[in-house]
Amino acid sequence: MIEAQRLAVFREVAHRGSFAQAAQALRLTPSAVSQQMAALERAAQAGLFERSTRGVTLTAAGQALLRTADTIHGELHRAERALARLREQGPPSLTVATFASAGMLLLAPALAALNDREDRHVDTTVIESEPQQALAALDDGSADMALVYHFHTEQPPPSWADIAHRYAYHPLLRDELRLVVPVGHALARRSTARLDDVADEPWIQMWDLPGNALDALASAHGLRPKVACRAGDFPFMQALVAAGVGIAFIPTLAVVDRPDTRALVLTPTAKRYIGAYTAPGVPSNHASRALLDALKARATTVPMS
Amino acid sequence: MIEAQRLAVFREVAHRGSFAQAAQALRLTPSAVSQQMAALERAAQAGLFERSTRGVTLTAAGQALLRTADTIHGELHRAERALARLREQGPPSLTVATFASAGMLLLAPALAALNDREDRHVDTTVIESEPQQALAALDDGSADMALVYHFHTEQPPPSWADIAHRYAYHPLLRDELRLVVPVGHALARRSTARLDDVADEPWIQMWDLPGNALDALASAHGLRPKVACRAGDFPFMQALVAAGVGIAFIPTLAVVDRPDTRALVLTPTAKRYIGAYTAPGVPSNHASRALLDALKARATTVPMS
DNA sequence: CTACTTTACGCCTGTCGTAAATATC
DNA sequence: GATATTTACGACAGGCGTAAAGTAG
Repeated sequence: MIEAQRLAVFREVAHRGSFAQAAQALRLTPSAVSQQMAALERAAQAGLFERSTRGVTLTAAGQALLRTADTIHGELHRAERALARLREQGPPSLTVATFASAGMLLLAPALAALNDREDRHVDTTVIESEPQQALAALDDGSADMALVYHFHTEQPPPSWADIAHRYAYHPLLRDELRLVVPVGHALARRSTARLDDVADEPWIQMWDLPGNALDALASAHGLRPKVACRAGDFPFMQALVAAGVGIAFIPTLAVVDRPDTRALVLTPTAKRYIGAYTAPGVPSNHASRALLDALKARATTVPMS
Repeated sequence: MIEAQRLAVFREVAHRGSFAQAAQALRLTPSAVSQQMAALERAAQAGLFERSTRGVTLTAAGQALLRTADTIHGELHRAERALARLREQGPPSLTVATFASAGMLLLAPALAALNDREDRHVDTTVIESEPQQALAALDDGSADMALVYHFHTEQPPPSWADIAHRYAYHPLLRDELRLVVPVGHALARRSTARLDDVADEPWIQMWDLPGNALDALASAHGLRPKVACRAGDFPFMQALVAAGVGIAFIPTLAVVDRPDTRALVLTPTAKRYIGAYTAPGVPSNHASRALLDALKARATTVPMS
């Protein structure tokens, strides 16, 4: 009964929060959007919006339908990209969104192993992005696979539930957080440290850490750390540490070997979990399965220095 | 560019293998279907069919698009069901497809534990079905979760790749195959047995065992067993064993305690893996996550007699 | 008054069916 | 010749825009 065509309009309305803005984005008149949504509500036999003169908000039924609309939008987008690539007569092709350290340590070697065998060659486009953006790319249909990390538990954090539950998750690897300090630091000659040891020092944190893991970790210990600054990637954070701006917590796999910093084991250990989300989409049959196998194989042999 | 509406027609064509039959199923004329598919091929900028006078077959591009069409169809169907249930103002509701023994030993206790707490009450519809049909129900949008089993490896068998790769998989439990013989059997007083011991006896097998696990197991040992008959569920198989029709291999959790049969441990052991597939759909946010947690909790305490 | 949604109505695009043509087994 | 797909063409439904009305801040 529900026509998929209308869901594209519905999705635009839901994301913009107003019929008028959605109409403008879709190059339609507000009238057309209103009629479409009225028809959709009839088909769904449920009210989808709370109307007001300052736009609309979704009802519970509307929020439920939005997830469906998002999924369908992503699938269509992915299908179009897949058809475009297939038209070029090239080898099977994938787009993978990954954060930097997994790209270097997992994805690149996995691709190398995969492409050694001519029959399993996979033409891969890589988008470097942090987990939040990687999942958004997956959701939007711009990527077929997303390599992500998260803290605390093997299962992805609740804040991802809406998006993450729509895709298959494959655990790959886990590493630990290290406390990185400059060589001149009081702790630099020790090999382990506790959170309390640096409670009063300025911390260098990451933008958009999934679930604000470090904040949660700190408050669980009753700490209110001073945040010296926030950076976008781990190597930059480590450079800031070397410059004496503050201390930082960096996952083992992202720590680079620099003479001007030391990486200390944290007790109790805080683990980081790395995994892959795969989209249900078009190229999954061969290429994404092959790549996933290669990633798993690589994950078992990655050096945990 | 690709209009989702046409994919419903495309899907019907792909499954029926002919424009004419699809037209009949959709209550359209072959002409309309032909025009729709011509428009779809223009939008996709790719040939989707190999035409012949005995129907059509899909090209590579067509097969790719079919997966997208199936996913979208399932999502729409699931959304409609979810909206219908939400309209009744009832508690969150799920439909779960399960095979019989998991229904009794896992699902029922998990639901009982879940519904004890009033705030986590979940209204559940159960469809009893073997793994193949359970996945089909998931794919079709008729179910939100599927409890399935498979053999050999923790990962689902390759024959499920097309369907299973589109959903998140959650391992739950594993048990072992037992060799079930009648009390009068030569082996009845032993506690363990090997495949070779029953190489020459008639076997009672299951319809649609995932991946024909037993056939693979037998041929790996160089055996060509005689299949006495095939049954649809394990209790019936065991009854046939008691009646002297043949011997059977039945998973521990499905073996019932009867005085006229004996269950022998198999060496080397053949394991059965039980897990759940969850759909990305509408009600996943709360209900399916809660049920999954309850299933996992139950799986750790299930008796492995 | 402003910004948004809704309704009424006419136009127009797009889709369907009928009918005839074409092609293959 | 039977069955299936394709094309041409006319009819109809549905969606869009214009315009005007209604409404809340």
